[in-house]
Amino acid sequence: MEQRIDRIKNQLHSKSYKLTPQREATVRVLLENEEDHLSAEDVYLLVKEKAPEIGLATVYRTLELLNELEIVDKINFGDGVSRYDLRKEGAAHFHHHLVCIECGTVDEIQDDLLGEVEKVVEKDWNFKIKDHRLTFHGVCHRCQNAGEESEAEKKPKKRNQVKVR
Amino acid sequence: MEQRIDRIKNQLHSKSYKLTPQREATVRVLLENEEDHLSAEDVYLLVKEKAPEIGLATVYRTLELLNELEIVDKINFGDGVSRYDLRKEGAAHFHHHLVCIECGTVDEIQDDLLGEVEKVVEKDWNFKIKDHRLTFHGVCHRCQNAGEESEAEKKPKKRNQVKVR
DNA sequence: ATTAATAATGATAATTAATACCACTTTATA
DNA sequence: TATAAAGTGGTATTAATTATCATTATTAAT
Ligand SMILES: [Zn+2]
Ligand SMILES: [Zn+2]
Ligand SMILES: [Zn+2]
Ligand SMILES: [Zn+2]
Repeated sequence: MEQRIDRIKNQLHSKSYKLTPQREATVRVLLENEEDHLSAEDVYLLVKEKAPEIGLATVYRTLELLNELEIVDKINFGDGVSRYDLRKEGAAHFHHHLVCIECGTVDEIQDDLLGEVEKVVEKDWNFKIKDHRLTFHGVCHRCQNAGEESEAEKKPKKRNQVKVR
Repeated sequence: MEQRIDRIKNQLHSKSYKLTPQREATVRVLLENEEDHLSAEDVYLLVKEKAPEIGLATVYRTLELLNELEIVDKINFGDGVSRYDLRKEGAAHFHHHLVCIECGTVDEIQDDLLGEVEKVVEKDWNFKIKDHRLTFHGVCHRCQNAGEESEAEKKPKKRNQVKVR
């Protein structure tokens, strides 16, 4: 945690930005809720618990800054608000999302599923890919198993529960 | 065009909705701009040219209705507005998008690039996929070739220019 | 055909996420 | 210290979307 903050501080410094107390508090909230997909408002409320004097505008500015520095990714799941997702350190690509249309849960897929697809896009469309967004909407394993809790083989191989809102 | 409208009319009727003049005018605008990615405001302005009495609320309601009936897909490219994309008739999946970070153009990929990926997601994550969104952000073929217009091999195999905004 | 119930519309108010603005404070530089 | 630059907080503003409501059009019943 502290090392992670130090590295983020260095990333800011390398671009001549400072890790002010407000920015550090915001980063800490993001780190402490790494599995979530928080809106700016969500972040604001959480940061206020520790740094009550912080302003909403500062939170927006900080999130925008972290996005520019590629420390967070901004993503929109179609519910009208932008959400901020800490980019995993060392991840070569932005992870993917599974949004459950029944319970609203968002699970993450860290695996690189798009390697082959990206080759095709770069070659056939002559498009130089810088980033991507891949989201599946459907029914999560929990909602499929509503009622029949047992059956071990229906459990997913990997999971990582996350809530939208 | 007329046949397409008839089929949409039938889709509405099958769910007990009527194809009112306002709804028809809205659908016509979508059909006439099938390659574009119009916002509700964009649609409103275009519909007004033919049906000046239409209200913005009606356009929003119609787009929402068409979305429910899966005649249009709502998509957000991260610029703060929802855009409405006519679903291609007979298409098994929602098409994909290439958003150019230099010129803002949005190209479409109609090919099914996610067949294998979806198999993996359904199996390994036990997630029942109903829909997907795949968008690549990067530099389009036009912006890459800025200056060196010739070189035929740099042209993409398929293209389908579309403008955001 | 007349009437009653229902559906749809248009104008506008309300909501809400995000940004703009500006006076004030903190930090860096000369 | 003086001066400039960067950052902040409160609030006003913007802009997309939704809610409200009186009016109009359509359908069903009598
Ligand atoms: Zn995520
Ligand atoms: Zn679920
Ligand atoms: Zn499209
Ligand atoms: Zn371009």
